[in-house]
Amino acid sequence: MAATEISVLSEQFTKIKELELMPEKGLKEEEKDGVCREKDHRSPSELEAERTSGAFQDSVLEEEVELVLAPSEESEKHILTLQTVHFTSEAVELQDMSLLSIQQQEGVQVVVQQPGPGLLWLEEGPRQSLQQYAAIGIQQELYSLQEIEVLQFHALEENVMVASEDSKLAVSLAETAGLIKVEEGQEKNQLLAERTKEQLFFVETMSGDERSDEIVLTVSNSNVEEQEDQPTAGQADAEKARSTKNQRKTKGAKQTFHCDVCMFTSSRMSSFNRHMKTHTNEKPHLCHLCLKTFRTVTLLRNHVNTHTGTRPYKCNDCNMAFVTSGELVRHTRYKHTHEKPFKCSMCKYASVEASKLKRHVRSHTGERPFQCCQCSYASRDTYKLKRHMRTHSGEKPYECHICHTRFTQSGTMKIHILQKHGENVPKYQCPHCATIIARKSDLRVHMRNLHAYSAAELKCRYCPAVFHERYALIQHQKTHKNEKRFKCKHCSYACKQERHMTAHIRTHTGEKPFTCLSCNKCFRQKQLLNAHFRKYHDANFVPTVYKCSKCGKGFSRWINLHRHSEKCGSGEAKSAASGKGRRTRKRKQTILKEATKGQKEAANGDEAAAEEASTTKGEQFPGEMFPVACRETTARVKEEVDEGVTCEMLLNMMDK
DNA sequence: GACTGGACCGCCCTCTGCTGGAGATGC
DNA sequence: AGCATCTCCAGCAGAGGGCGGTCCAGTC
Repeated sequence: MAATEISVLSEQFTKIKELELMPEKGLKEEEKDGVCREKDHRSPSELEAERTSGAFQDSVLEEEVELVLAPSEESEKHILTLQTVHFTSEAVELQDMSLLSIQQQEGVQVVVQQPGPGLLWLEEGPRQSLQQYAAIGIQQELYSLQEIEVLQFHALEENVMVASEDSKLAVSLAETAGLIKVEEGQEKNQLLAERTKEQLFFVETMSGDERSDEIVLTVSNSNVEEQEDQPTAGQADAEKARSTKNQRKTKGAKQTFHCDVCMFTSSRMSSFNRHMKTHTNEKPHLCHLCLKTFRTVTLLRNHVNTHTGTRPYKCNDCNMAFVTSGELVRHTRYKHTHEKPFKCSMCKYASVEASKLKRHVRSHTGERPFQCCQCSYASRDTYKLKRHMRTHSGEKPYECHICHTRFTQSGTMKIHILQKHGENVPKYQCPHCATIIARKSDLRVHMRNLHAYSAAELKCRYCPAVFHERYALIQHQKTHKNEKRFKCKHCSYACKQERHMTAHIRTHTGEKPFTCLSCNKCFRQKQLLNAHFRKYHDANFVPTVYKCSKCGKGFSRWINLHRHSEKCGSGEAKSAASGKGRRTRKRKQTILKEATKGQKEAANGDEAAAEEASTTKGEQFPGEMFPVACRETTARVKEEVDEGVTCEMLLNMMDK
């Protein structure tokens, strides 16, 4: 019989990387020792991406592997057909499973390194009994059943001498209830294979009906506490593994040692024995500084070096030094050679470390394995979950050393210090306008709000112009700001507001739509009617009187008192006129507006309105109380106001 | 047994970008 | 005065780089 040479499952990236560099090897290796092998030579990143993107899943689900075994010594022909079937995720929690292998111990050895057409090993072993085993060792990383959910295959043999009489192998990993079910018509029909701690499954073949061509594989749990014929995990497994039963000699001269706990094999006894120690808890080497124990002296020495700060591996290109050579190699790749062996098959990303590629691939697949226990958030790596948890705890570990404001993230604090306490604070100038914004992200918002193309037409409020950019619309509308858009058809009067024009038109039409209900007197504007009503018909109305401190004369309006005081020499209201206080200014503005309003009416020829307006605040003043100079001033005021001159400016004019 | 290097997990950091509240400003 | 809009700002998440440390298998 051919020598056993089963690919070790754990040699993942190393081997695959080599293959990746040698694509010419092809998928199908030449048969060795009478064994036909097919390997998938895709790189790990390709495998990862393919499985997670669904393409791999498709291939798994659609393809049926049919392998024709190379003739053995007896020139027998074996055909194995693999089929895949969906497992419901709740049925079998196999999210972490990545590597599937089946080892049928007695009859045919099958190692499926990946559920697909490319990775199948068949190997004939010594026939011992009808009871046959297959083990499905499922390891992490390559086979996420969260998405793929594969597991059914039928192994068909034709004329398999070693496996019994012309039998067919059928392995059915049924999807129901998280169990893997044996095919019908068997003496035993075990429902086993729940997920184990080691994620290891045994598939036990049972002899089928003698008349049947099928040999049925029962998949059972490797959690041997549930298996009478299997020792418990850990120490017991190791003891079993050490048994000579596991150190079988194949037909060739070469001896291969198989671990029954995992898929490890080695041609060297020393390696095998060392490996078996990994299945025990034996850690005889104690660190006297922290009492931590290690399996080997090398591990202990590296650990002690972390205590002592001893870093024997120094970088030739910089002054960094490391405890282990592996760290130095990684550092060199990161900092100096920039070699990135782990390439994403879905984008241009490449990384120095496999774990980084694995993390990156999640950004394609959307996988979020780290679930927050307090909300629905789930992250793609542990750090983000940890950072997220601060939103629940309220923790703010970062403090500004200047103002002691605390922040949840260091980056936020950094921006804060830069913007609040920095000297040469960077600003971001909008490329489309003069706006300068403190933060780049806010500039982006600005661009989006003001400069983004709008498919819908943005219409000007004042004219028919339309725009597709908000900023252009705003700029355009500003051109209308001081525009006297409303022009009188009967005279040269123009104004900015429609309501002003409406009132003005009445000076031409003579219309007076506001009638006093008490005396039937009519007015062109509502406010004139209101003033009239207050003055003549409201008993509670108390007019404000501005009295001259020198002569005692009263005025209904401050502005009139002001003018009077200039003649009288009392200086009344002068201080107020020149006052800078906010309330004083506001009062002056109010008064001035009233005066302006009344004088506007006068300028428009409405003497009645002017009279009303001029007397709203106090005792009645005859029209002649407005001196010519004042009339001229008010006429000028009217024009100035329409021209946008501020009340402050008008007050200054009045003061002069 | 020692050395070596790959694999893996974990931690921390930076950069980036989006979001929504607050206050300022304009209409 | 009220509303709409804009900028400032902190909060928060996505993505990725780099290193510390441990474990393990191949090799000498």
